Amino acid sequence: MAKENHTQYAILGLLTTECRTGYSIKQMIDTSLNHFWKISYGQIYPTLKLLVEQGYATVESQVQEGKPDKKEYTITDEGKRVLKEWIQQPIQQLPGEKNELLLKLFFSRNQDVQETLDHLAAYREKLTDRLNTYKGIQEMINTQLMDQADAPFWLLTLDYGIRTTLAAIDWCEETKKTLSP
Amino acid sequence: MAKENHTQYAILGLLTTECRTGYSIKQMIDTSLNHFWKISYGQIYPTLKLLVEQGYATVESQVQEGKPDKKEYTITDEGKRVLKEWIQQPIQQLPGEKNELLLKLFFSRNQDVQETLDHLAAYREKLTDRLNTYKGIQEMINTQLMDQADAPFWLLTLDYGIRTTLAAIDWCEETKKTLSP
DNA sequence: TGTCCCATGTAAACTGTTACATGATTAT
DNA sequence: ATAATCATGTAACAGTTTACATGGGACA
Repeated sequence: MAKENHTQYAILGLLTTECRTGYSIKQMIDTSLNHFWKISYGQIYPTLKLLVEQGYATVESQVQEGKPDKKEYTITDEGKRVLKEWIQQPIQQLPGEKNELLLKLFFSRNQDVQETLDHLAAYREKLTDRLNTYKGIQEMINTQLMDQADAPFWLLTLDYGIRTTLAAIDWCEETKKTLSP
Repeated sequence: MAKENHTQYAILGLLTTECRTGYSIKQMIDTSLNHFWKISYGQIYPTLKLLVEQGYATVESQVQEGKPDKKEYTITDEGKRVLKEWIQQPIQQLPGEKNELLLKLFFSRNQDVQETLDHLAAYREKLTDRLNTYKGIQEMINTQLMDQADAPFWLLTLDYGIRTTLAAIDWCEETKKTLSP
């Protein structure tokens, strides 16, 4: 497995949690990993297949009554080894975020101030929504999932999201003041 | 031009600044847009070609003595119109950053605490470097480029970078305390 | 009746990077 | 010498999203 393809490791990592099917992996990504890693079904299913081919996971088909068939994946010892190896690799680079608002703001000389302020207000609102989502997940982990061995680490990644989102909201307010006539 | 392809608009937008060649656009991106938008030559040159084909820019080849030929691009009125139209479009979604550190941290139950702390320290250092770069650019704009009409907006985007980076550095310190034995 | 949840998967399209190719000038 | 800066461009590859295809059960 290529050292650089983090998405494969992300899926392998999720197999160490309680996720065992493509569907539940997707759900976990959409809730808990959403603010720092997104993966679509188009990647998940082929990657699971690949992990099995490489011997990093095994599959078992479960025929369910009244529900569609389910494929349960289990990480192998070899899979655990390569996952750990990858986690230990130093981080190559800081995230290169693509931010549409900043891109537009960069060119906002070509636009009326009011329109820029509108963008800013809408962005602020989205950030607030996101913040509330994070706080909701935080609450949920604290009250329902603290027995999960991974929970403390999940809370740390959430805290990152909360802190940087708060900083972005502050920036929105300051920028509004700066631009207001 | 497709409404969604922001990279094309980024290049079109840069033609409204003093950038007129593929090379100088790349330089601008690597310095001033670096923290929220990255574009490689592999995109820049074909995109410039496309912009001309679509009538959003014009080219003029400049034969330079003692230097390689240069192609100077100029945005057209039609180009200005579509750029403005794009800037006014509401922002669809918040940035979906991919963060390798958070991904690894999420799975760090599978690793010794000391190794996680090492990752954290390295990350903190990278963030500090980035912060210093931002402050350097801020200083440079303030002292040398305040006559540029775009400068106030550039400073706002930089401020975003500085604030969120500071928040991330704070998080590193708090997380270190939390994880330390 | 319709929509959401469960559940899996593929193909085409799109986006973006990397490596390569060329070549002159200027500074160390 | 040799490295850096100026300057343009393409081809192959890698990564990712989107739309499509299928189909049962639960719930309103």
